[in-house]
Parts: sequence; C-alpha cells; structure tokens
Amino acid sequence: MALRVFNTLGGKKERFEPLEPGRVRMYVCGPTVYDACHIGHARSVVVFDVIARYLKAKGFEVTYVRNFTDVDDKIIDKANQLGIDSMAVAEKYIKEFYNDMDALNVERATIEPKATEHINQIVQFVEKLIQKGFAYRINGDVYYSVEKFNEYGKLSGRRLEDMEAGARVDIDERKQNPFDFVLWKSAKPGEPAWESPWGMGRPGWHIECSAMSNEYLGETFDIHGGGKDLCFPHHENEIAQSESVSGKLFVKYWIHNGFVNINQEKMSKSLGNFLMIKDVLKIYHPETVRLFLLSNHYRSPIDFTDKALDEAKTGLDKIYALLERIEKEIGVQPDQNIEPGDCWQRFSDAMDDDFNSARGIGMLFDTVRSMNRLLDQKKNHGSPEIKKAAQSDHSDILRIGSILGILMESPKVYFKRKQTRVLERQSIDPDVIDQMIAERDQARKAKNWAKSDQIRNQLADMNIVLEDRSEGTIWKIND
RNA sequence: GGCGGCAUAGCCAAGUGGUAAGGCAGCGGUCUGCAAAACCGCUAUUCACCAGUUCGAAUCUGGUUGCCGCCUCCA
Repeated sequence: MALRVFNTLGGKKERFEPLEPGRVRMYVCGPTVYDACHIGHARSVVVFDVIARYLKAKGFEVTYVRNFTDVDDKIIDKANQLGIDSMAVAEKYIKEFYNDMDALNVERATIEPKATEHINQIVQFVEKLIQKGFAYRINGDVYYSVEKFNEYGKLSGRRLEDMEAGARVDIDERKQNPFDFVLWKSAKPGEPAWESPWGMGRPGWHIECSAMSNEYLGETFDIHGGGKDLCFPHHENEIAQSESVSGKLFVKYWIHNGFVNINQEKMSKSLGNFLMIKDVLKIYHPETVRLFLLSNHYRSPIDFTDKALDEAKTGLDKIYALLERIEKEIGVQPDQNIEPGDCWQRFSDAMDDDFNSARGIGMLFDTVRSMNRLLDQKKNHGSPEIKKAAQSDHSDILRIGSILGILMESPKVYFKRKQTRVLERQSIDPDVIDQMIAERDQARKAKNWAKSDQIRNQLADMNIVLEDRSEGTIWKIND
C-alpha cells in the first residue's frame, strides 16, 4: 500500500512521493533551549521519531535534521536571571533535552545542528535576501518584507489584509508592515553577538531553520515538521525566506502535530500546569508515556490525565504479558530473521494512512487477543502450526514495537524492574513475599482455604496479586 | 474581527460514501477450592442537531448549537 500523508500545505492527504526515489529528507523544528522539556515537546519529538523510524522501515534512506535554537531572547533572559552566560544556559538545557529524550527512547536525528554554529550560513542567507530585495535594514537590524513575497500566508491560509484587522501585534513604526519579521538583530551590550555586515548582532528566530535546512537538505526537501503552533508565523516565515532566495518550492510535505492538554486545559504559564518530562518519568515507565502519546492520531489534541496514563500502562503490561507467555509456553525467542506477517501488515496499512499509530495500536491489541485465544487452547501447544503462528506474531509485535519505540525490554526484565521499583517504594522485601507464598502453598495443599485466602489478602494489601498457575504460583505487582 | 479544528457507547479512541476497529471500566460466562490472568458473550440499529445530495452518509453539501486552537513567545 502506498503511503499517504496529510500535508498542511493544501490541507489534504496526499500520496507520499519523495523528490528522490528511495530517499527522504526531513527537517523538524527542535526546541529553544531555555528551559526543561515538557510533555508537549515529548509528543512532537516522539511523533517525528516514529515517522522517521517508519520511513526507514519502509526502506527509505532517511536524512533527518532536528535543530537546537541556542540563541534567542528567552535564553538571554534566562541567563540574566541566573547570572550566567547564555551559552551555558543553552548547553545545560541541551543536556537536559538529551536526558529526557534518551529516557523516552528517542533515536538521534541524523544531524542535530545548532544555530550558533551556523552564523556564517545565516549571514549569507540574509545577505541574499537583501540583494534580492526581500529584506531591508534599519540601522543594525534587518527585516524581511512580507509584502514582497506574493505567496505569504499560503501555508497557514491567511492573508495579510485579514490579519491586520484584528491582530494584536506590537506596532513598530520602523517596520514597513507590522508582520515584517527580524532576520538579524543588533546586539545590546552584554548580549551574545557575532560580526555581520550590519554590525554585531544575532540571528532572528526564523532564519536559522532556512539556513540550516538549506545547508543539510538543499533548497527543496521532502518533509518539514513541528508543532501546530509553529505553522504561523514560524513556518510561514521560513517558506518566505527560503523561497525568496531559491525561487523554488521549499518543502513538499508539511506535517504538524497537535497539542497535549493537561486535564482538558492547555499547558500555559499562567495556569502553571506545565508537565515536565522528567517529572512524568518519575511516575510512569517511558514506554507507557510513548504508548499514551501514540494512542491518538498525531494531528488530534491529546489529553494528559492520570486515567489515560494508567490505561496505557495496563495496555503495555498486557502486551508484555503476551510476549512472556509466548516465550514461556512455546519457547519462542526474539528472532529478527522472521518475515513480516499479517499482524505487521495490518499495522503497516494503518501507518501508511497518514501515520495512524492509533489505528495501528488497535491492530496490535487485536493480535494480542487472538494469540492469547490460541494459547488458551492448551492441547495443541506442541503443534508446528501454533509454533509458527506464535513465532510470526511474536516477531511482528516486536517489529511494531521497534517503530513505536516500545517493547524494547525483555518481558522478564520489564516485569522484574517494575517489581523492584514498587517493592522499593513500599519497602517490601521480596523474600518475605516468597515466604508468604510458600506458607500459603502449604495451606493450600492441606486444603486450608481460610488460611490460604488470608495470606492472599495480606499480599493484596501490599499490592501483590497472585496467579495460581499449573506450574506454580506466581505474583505480580500492582503499581 | 480573521483563519482553522473538533463533536462517535460510562470514559478514551479509530473510522472521509457501502452499513460502527481497538483500549479502559462494568455485567454475565468458561477456567479455578475460591481468586487472579486469559478467553467468550453482552454494553452505540447508531455517530451533537436540522435540512439536502445519493440506491446507500458517522463519512459529501448547506445551516444551527457547543467546545477548542491559532492570529503574541510557545511542541
């Protein structure tokens, strides 16, 4: 099946055909590093991580560029607040970004450029814009003139005339149009600054993406992504800058992800409800967070609630439990040489439809249920048919996991770690549990159900759930 | 004021013309000493409302209502 993607430019799903067959070049706007990453960053980064993984799985050679904005007013403000150098602020939060994203099992992009390491390219880009008459100087500042670009507004579907009516824009009398934006900003004393034909200064926000994408992906490339909020003005401005210089189409497919709400509310400074990734990860397994983030279509808003996260956790446990069951009962081990089967095919069909991970996850649970059903019919466990089916599903589930970035641990390790975590939190000694289970076993053998149930209830109060299986009693933890 | 999105069972959610995926919760059943887990069955004759197009619409068109986002830094 052919891959289809929703293109913000044009507003509809289109068949995906990269400029160069077999190769995909994509650029995703990374963070401005002035603070820790919140769950909204996580969504964007995870969504595009999955898109890149899926494209690779489909056989494309993917060049993925994700930048860091490491010079910016907000970074400077933060530096002043902390009384440290702005580069130190950027460094600190880049480090935190990697900590968070590594924890979330996000793969590194092919190239992760920083604005401050591309000042030459940026200056040259601005010079070209001035030469071509799209930009003008006011003392040490350089502005882009939106009226010079006929197609300004084509991405976000706005027209300059419409916006002026009610826009809440600071009127800067020096600008030719209120929507003109800064390409190069002159430095005040103490601010980070680089030399330029217009004096010491720093790049405006939008220009770095035009300059760096051009540097690594060329004048025209396949996919440009980011959060929905970047559509205007950031991406609109990137198009204006890049297409003014090249005279060519900048990006073929624009992909924008929706927001994360917290209990139905937008995250905002005033509500003080920013959820930081590192805090979320103190409570939830990274794979739980990923499964949650991918359980809605990437373009829809998603609501972060404890209930939703608990459901994701239950779902993840269920998948791991099946993997463990297959491995134990059928003796199947992970094997990457097994050909993709029906399960993968259904998942892949869902992903081909605008990266519909939500539907794909539905397909995954379908497989989990049917495999459990098959395994419930105990009598045939030795049969070659069951073994083959189990092997195929097992391998497909792991393959799907490798796209979603989940199921990376062996089930044994996953459940063990979970136990350790919860037991430590509750300060329970696992030996005590084993002792109690042994004691209960004795009682059961003596058919002393009262005592047996009493022990089980005691354990239940410690969040320990028993399962009496034919091969013996096992215990699981409720976290 | 301008632009855009959304409205599907108790909750979450997929579904863009062919007769409602999946998850969670609940109830009943199989299994079990009883449970747990797993599985099976039940839970939307119906997709905010009204009108229209069509042999046929949750899906298309027009309108109404409600919610949300963007237009200012924002993933």
